[in-house]
Amino acid sequence: MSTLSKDRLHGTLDALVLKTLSWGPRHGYAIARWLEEKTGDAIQVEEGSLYPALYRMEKRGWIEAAWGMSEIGRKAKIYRLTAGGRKQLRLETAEWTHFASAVSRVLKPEAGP
Amino acid sequence: MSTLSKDRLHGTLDALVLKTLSWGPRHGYAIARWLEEKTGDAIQVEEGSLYPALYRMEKRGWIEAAWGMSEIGRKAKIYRLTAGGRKQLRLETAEWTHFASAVSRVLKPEAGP
DNA sequence: CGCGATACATTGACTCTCTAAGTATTACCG
DNA sequence: CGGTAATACTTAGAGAGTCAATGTATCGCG
Repeated sequence: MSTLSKDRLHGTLDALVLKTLSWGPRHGYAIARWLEEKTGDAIQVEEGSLYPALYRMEKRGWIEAAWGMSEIGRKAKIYRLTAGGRKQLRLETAEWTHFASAVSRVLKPEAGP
Repeated sequence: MSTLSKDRLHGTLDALVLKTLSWGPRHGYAIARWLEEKTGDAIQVEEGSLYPALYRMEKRGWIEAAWGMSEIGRKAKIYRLTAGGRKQLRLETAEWTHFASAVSRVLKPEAGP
């Protein structure tokens, strides 16, 4: 109920996850931790966003899952990038860059009308 | 029904509109045109997103509206930024910058794990 | 040993903002 | 005239987040 400006992840999470997986397979929990650590919590990944995101990306064929073990020996679902996922990552990265630079251009302090 | 290139505006539109209005009052239609022109269509503002956005920002006190005339003499609803809107703009700009730089850091080509 | 904490996954209810697409009005132009 | 552009509004709908609860398994500790 507080529209805290949090929805920022919208439309970006997929690319972030794909990129994380591009360094090698990982389980969901680890993906979230890695993103948070890597960005000093600038990006917070709720589990309620992450897991649904993983499902839909799996359904779209961008990633594949298999049960396995986490580093510390617990049951975990390990995801890895597919070729399609790699392609999607390139696409979304390009789109993000394009879009973000447009937004920055508009928002930057000077930028007369 | 189609993962077209995207919901990317999500969570960003408000800041873009506020910034546009920071150059002086404008009517909705003009805000949309200006953003599109300024960004070479990298940012496309659907009217179905824009007008609701204007309403909610007015309700939140970030902008104020008054009926007036467009430059070419047509009836138009002219919006202008309030003090609260200016503050919100600063806030959202800061948040965007912070978030965008985190995303870029993750997405950039090298960026080892 | 028993229990709380941590790692990990799943799910549901809810909300918000966006897209798509259609309607309405008025002015100008050929 | 009639069409097109400028301007505003609306509704229907989906997608993707958030929050928060739930379920296990394992581990470490008092």
